[in-house]
Amino acid sequence: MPRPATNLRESILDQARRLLLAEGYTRMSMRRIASRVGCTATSLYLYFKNKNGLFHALMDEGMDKLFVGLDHVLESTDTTPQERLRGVFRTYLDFGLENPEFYEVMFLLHPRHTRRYPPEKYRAARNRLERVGADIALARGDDPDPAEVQVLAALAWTSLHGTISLLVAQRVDARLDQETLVDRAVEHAMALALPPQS
Amino acid sequence: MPRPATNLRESILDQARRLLLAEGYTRMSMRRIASRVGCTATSLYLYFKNKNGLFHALMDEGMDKLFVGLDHVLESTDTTPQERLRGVFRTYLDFGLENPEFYEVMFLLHPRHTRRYPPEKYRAARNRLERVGADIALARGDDPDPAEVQVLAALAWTSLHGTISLLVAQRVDARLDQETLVDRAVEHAMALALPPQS
DNA sequence: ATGTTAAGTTAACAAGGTTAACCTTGGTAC
DNA sequence: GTACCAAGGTTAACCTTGTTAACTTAACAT
Repeated sequence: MPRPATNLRESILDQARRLLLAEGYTRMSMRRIASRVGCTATSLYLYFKNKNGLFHALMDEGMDKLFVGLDHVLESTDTTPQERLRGVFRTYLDFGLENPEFYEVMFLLHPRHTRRYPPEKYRAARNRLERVGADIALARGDDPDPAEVQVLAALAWTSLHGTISLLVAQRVDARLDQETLVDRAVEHAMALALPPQS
Repeated sequence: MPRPATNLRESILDQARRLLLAEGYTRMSMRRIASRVGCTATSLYLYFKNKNGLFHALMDEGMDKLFVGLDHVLESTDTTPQERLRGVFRTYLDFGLENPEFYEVMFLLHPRHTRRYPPEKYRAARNRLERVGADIALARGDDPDPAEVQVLAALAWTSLHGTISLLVAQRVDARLDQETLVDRAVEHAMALALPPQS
């Protein structure tokens, strides 16, 4: 039945997102998406270059969602640098834990598995990291050697990323309270923003 | 040509390992392994239950290699807790960075992708983490509340894991010096073993 | 010679991504 | 009103996966 055009693209994205979140990248197959949408697999190729293209569209969504949350904190002016840092750290952790499948494909997967996400999109991420670095420098109050600031921001990131990663991959001892670990991870990252010890 | 039995199992493991390290899990296909070994794909099933079984055999190798390195440091007696901690942290980082594909499948991948690795194997890993916790407690010198020690060890792990993970996934800004980041990651983890501030 | 079994192979299936070729409707030009 | 044409699909097919069932062949024991 040609010519329905009931915004098929959106339906595809909807069902693809559901499958991705529920069952992961490999089980999000073109045929299964199509079946749920109510069309054939080849139709997906009318709207997306291939499975990777479709996936990148979903990744854009995830990035946007994350950035909106981060920017909301970073751009608040009636806050101290410490408050902003704590806020972005927690926002980042929450995003990863609440959208594990998105997080996984955005930051966890080797570029080998899903073809490389356009580097310019990662520039936007790097930009947020620089703003985190700026707040770290503010919080520490010492001279901001740019290279050192970059390292500190990266360290904060690796710390949060590691926490999300191990929790998402279910590698961490189940007896360990997840909330405690998350709280402490924030504090451990915050330690990077402490004024350098005498 | 039946009955060669030239230790086919070892040849399979060799070629599988090469493919895994060079091209990743999905591109390590049964047929490609077989082709390099010089047999048919179905022969692999004589030695391994399926692709996942073959993969788990490789994973055992990786685990052993990592544990040998960690134990070498953990069991040294002529060292301080601080020295041992710094040693295990660096050993762990080096292992991850030198065997990225192994590390990826061992700790990075969601159990969804490769069928679950036997939990008892992870018990061995947890055991090492407990010994790290013990050294952290020693280094801090304060009363060792077991739950707190577990959290501290987990935090150290997440921190190192995050560093490896982002470097392996090539997510970190290329302009940032990798060695510096690794060194600082060790120090950041070591901060967890500092005596609690007054 | 006769089994028996270990160690392979061939052929096939289902599921995956992807492409080429084909319909089928709706609107426009004359 | 008829001819065209392109948007929006579909069908059929190809190739690569993991995996299984059925068959073959070589070596050894009796």
